[in-house]
Amino acid sequence: MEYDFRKIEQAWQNKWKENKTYAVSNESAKPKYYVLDMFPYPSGAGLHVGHPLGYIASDIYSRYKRLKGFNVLHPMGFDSFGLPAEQYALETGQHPATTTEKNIATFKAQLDKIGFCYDWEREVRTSDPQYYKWTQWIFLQLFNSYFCNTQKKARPIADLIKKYETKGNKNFTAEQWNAFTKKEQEDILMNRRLAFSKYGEVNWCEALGTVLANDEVVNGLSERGGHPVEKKKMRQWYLRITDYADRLLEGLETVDFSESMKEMQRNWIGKSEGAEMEFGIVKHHASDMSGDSQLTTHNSRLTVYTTRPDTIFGVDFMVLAPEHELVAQITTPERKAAIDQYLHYVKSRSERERLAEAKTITGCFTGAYAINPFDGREIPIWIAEYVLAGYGTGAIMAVPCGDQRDFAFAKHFDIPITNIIGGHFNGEEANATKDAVLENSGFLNGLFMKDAIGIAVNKIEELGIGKRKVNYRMRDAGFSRQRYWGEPFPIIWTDGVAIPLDAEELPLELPHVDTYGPGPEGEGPLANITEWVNSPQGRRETSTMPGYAGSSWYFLRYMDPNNETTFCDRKASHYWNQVDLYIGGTEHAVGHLLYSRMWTKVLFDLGLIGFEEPFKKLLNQGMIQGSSRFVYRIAGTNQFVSYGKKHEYDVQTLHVDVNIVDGVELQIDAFRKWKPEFADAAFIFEDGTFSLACNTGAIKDMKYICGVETEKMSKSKYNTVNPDELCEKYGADTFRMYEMFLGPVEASKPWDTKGIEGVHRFLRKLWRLFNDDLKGKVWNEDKGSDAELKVLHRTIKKIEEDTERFSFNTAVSTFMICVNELADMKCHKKEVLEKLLILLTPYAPHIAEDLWNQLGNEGSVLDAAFPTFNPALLVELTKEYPVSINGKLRTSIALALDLEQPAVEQLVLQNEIVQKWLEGKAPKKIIFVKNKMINVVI
RNA sequence: GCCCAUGUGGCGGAAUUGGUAGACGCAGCAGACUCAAAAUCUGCCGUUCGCAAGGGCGUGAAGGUUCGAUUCCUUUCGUGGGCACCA
Repeated sequence: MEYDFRKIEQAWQNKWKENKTYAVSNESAKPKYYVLDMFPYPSGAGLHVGHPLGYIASDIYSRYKRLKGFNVLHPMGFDSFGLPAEQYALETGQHPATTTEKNIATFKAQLDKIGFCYDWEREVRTSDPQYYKWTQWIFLQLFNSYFCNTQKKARPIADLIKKYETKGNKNFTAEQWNAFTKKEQEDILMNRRLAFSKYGEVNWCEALGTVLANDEVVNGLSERGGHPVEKKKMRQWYLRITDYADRLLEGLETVDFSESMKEMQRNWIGKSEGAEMEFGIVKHHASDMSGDSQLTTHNSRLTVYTTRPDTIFGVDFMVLAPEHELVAQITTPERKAAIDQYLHYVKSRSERERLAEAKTITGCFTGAYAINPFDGREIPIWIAEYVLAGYGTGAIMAVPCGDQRDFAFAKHFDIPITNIIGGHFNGEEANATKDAVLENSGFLNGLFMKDAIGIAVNKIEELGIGKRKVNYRMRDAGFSRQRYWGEPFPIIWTDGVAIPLDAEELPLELPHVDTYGPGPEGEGPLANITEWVNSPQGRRETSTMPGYAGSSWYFLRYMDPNNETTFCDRKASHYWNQVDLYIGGTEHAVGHLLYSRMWTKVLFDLGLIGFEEPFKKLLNQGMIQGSSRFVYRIAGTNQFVSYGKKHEYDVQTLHVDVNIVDGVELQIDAFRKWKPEFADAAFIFEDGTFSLACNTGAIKDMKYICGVETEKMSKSKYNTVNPDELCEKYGADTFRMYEMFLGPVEASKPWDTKGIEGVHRFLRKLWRLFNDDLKGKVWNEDKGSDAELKVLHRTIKKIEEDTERFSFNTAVSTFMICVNELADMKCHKKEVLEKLLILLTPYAPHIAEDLWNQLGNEGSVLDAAFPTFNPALLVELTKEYPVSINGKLRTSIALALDLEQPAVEQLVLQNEIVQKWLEGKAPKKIIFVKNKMINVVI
């Protein structure tokens, strides 16, 4: 009986479905374990071999945990709202719901072929009204909450209203509040809501007709499509994620994410601690006769933000952002023309140019001076575009000896530089050290900069000219998209006030539209449907929520997917709790992961769930790149020259389908069939021989070698490999194990189908331990020998360790070694093989189930218990040998003889170098280790 | 520029805590079986000296710590990723 993987896999996949083998219950006495994949966006292109990498890893781990006695939740769903479906609708007129439905069906069929253990009963789709009903509901929770700065948590906005009604706040009394109009009250509340609306500068992309989030903009271009992006003022919804900045940072300490992932999030949040301080401003007016200048003190004060208040005596100039409100007030008449010219120049420059020419130094002196409060020095105030209006106070104090940008600016405009760090400053470049001893620094002289920071801030606070201040780089998250295919906002605008829908009115379903094109004045397509927009209560919000809305909480819905009365029953979320293992790519490091962490914290604050970090452990799978193949066509001909000979000709390099290349050797016939234009292609082979167009035979020994390059996997580069085809050709089990065998899950690597044969051979070899191709069944019920049990238990130990540490590639190797050894020993014993099958189940579930049943077992191997490793079988003996050391007799040497490596023995010694064994067996080499351990080679 | 990874045969990679470097697989070479092919099996497979036994050198490079370093430290180079006027 041969290994007929097609039959086996089909049969078992059907059986799993019929028996609901993977159904998961919320009621179980077992401990729980929650394994989650980042759910996919169901694109029209289907899966390529890169997608399943993480899914296979999570599937292996889920099955492993189930064998280990856990009740495992391992669901799958679809992030089905999003731009591509809408772009496609725009082009073809097909409703996104239709194409999405179709794409999901394709994805599910592809996923099922690989044999994943998903409980499809728990599937979620973000575009399903029964799902987005709760996305809208959570949005309303955000809308109806504020961040309490004393308790550092979200609270119902009703609490805040009550406080205003009874106590007022620092800006108004309770009486004043109660006298405000509804609109005035709502405007004040809007400033506190966690989901709020305001006019803001947004990233407007003309080409896409929509607003993009910061992380969707790369270098001034849209991430998708690479269209130019500009600033535009619009009423937008935002999430007040900045209020959670500190807790998002603190939470990172409690989760098991990779260091680089945490670093990326910290970087994005960009917390910096420093001080805000005020400076007085003076203007000099050229006087008419004496030539002396006349001094005017200005009323306004200049507030700057700095992280280095210790460098206050090194401030040689101030820089305001060109947009800074003080610019107009402080500019002297003499400088007005120059400043206006500079402002005009800045305005003419797009975001892109500013970023592209970041190194170019520009700026303009305002004519005004700030006064250093400690030594009374007059400090010229400049404006320059390198200072950003949106960060800190939009104004900085420049310390050229300590900051490279300030240094470059000072050099460029010939501003004299004060050195406050003595020998640490070489006059050639700035030195941002904190270790220098301060000089020329008044009351800070002689102090280490590190110590001076605190002392300076204290002094500043004492004098009432500034205070400690923490700044964040992160901005509140834009939450509106001028798009159709997203969740509609459950909001109606009445007299400029946003009125939320009642929970009973949810879901607010997406209405049908005739066109997916943008609405008037930058609004989304929904604005075109007047009958929908104009409800009796007022005008509906026409923008929709961004892609990350639905994905910010989907892990909760899996726990209780069909609940119609709440987003997730408290009992279910209490049972399943945090996601124990979350697997996905690094591309969501700052977007999805930050948003879902925030939502979780809000839901926790409001008492709706019992934990505030969604993901306990995050495992980042690497990207699988494509390995492209190239052929070289001699320009103007239909002749192709092999890689080694291409330099002798003038050639065009063409991508060739990687699937018709064996390693690097082109399959000539397949190539001729690939595209009609190549049907009569002629070849010059690697050895220089030549093949005529018509000659397809007799080229056995002549090889056409292709060029190779690693690129992103994409259809247009003909380097995609379809998992369906591999499953068809080698089987899902081979495919799964090969993907794992390729290397560590976390590593990015190019796909290469070549090695898959090796894994396939291994599974066939395994099969032959049970069945002979001719004789049929060969397994027997004999007792396993010591040697065989030793092989088995070494494998148990290794597989358990490898799986626990997600080292799936070495686990596959372990299986290969085990099967090779058992085959060498001609071991066909049920006692040994049965255990091996249990170990193998997570990796190759189909063949394991089949052989398990062949051994006479009923039901699924998943319900078997993971075998226990018996250490006694590995360590054969522990004895004490007397040993002669430097001629003297020593005893008490414990010898742990590990039969895995009979040539090597590890010893634990008490003293110096061992020379000889007393019992005549002289070791070849003895390596002594500090009173501890040595290696002995016999 | 800053931050984080990472560098091992022809290739993917292993070496888990500082202890036989190159497991396992691919490719390659030689052989067995076969009329032949496929399948399967056996041996070789970092480099160098040697008939061999055996030795020298080898984990990007240079130093250091250690009895011992792919592993730890310093410097440096290459590759990949993230951030990029954030004061």
